[in-house]
Amino acid sequence: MSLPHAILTALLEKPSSGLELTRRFDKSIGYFWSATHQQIYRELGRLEEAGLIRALPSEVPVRGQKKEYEVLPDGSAELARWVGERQDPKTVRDPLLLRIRAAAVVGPQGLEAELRRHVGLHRRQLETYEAIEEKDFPPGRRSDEDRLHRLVLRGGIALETFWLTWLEEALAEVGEIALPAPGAGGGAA
Amino acid sequence: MSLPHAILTALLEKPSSGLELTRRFDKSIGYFWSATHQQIYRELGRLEEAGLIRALPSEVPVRGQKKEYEVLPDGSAELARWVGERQDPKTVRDPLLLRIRAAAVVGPQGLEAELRRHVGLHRRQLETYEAIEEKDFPPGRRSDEDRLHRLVLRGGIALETFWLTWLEEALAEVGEIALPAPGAGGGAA
DNA sequence: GAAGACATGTAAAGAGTTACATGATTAT
DNA sequence: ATAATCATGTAACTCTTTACATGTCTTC
Repeated sequence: MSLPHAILTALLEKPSSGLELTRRFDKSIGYFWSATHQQIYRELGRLEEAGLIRALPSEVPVRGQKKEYEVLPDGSAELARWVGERQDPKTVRDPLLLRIRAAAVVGPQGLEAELRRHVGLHRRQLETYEAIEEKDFPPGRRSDEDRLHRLVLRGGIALETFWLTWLEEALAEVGEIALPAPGAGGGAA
Repeated sequence: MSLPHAILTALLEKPSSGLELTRRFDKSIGYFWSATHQQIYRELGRLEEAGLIRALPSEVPVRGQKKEYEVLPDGSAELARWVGERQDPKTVRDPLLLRIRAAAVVGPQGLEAELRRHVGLHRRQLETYEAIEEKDFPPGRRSDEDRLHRLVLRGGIALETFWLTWLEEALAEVGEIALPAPGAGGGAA
């Protein structure tokens, strides 16, 4: 139940139309909560229905016409409530870790290349984050808002760093397993 | 599309009934791919339908009777294919990071307590992993299978460590923000 | 006026969660 | 025999993903 709150946050930061939100979810907000335009439009409808946001009146609200939304007081209140809500971390579901475990029973064919590919992806993401940190958060006095935004970004940086470190270890292990004489290290198939 | 492969892996490690699988998904396998018994039973049905697994004949297969499954050659082949498949990491969706961002616009009320609670949860999980590492992977020669299992476990350990480190940083930031004179540091509501 | 970009949607299928239903076995 | 537990399953709902549909605006 986080998508509505992601949208409320984005709209409080800046009132936007559905497509503008979609674009923002492709960057900053999307770095820790991704969403497609279909999800966003549906959720905007629900939030409006629930009285948490409203469409700015001005334009004629017909299909194909831009429709901007802003957050109503009830929306802010709901978001504030949610910030302090008790909510356990999601159970882990990581396909890559699962694939390692699968490789332990059917052999690691193809796994090494895939690990290397992931290294590249995480490296690129880390570079993106680091560029943002340098650009948006130069050293010096920071507002509370800046500090929290930076905190989130540093979470992303630490997460990517974790992956890169672990992937290096994984490549070392898988590399050694792939080495032994052909026919010895293979799987059950 | 990882649940079927998680089940294939578990069944290759040891043929099991639905409930036995459920129990195993509550521990080892569940540490990186969780699933409920409803998901498992549904998926067992699909996998059997697809000819990737089969129920061991012996028992009468009526409701309330234990039914054990084993993996067929097609199932092993599918799993081996999947191990090397090209598959991008899932886009990040983390409610806690999102809540920090929300706190930047509506204020951090209640957030500090929630962060502390998460510290406790991650600390406990880390202890669980470390106990497993000590018990199942003592120093010394290890089989390929053991090495891969340990690699997965070390991923879990590093992930929990990341969270604990980041949460500490987060508590420091949120603590400093909560300090200023009442009425000054609050949100928009 | 045709093409391409902008903007908002609908439909359907896959995946996960929560609540409930039912039969079999075991212990008291 | 009754209750508790084991074991398998159904149903309904929510969230996410993918593909498609439709209308408007701008530009050449």
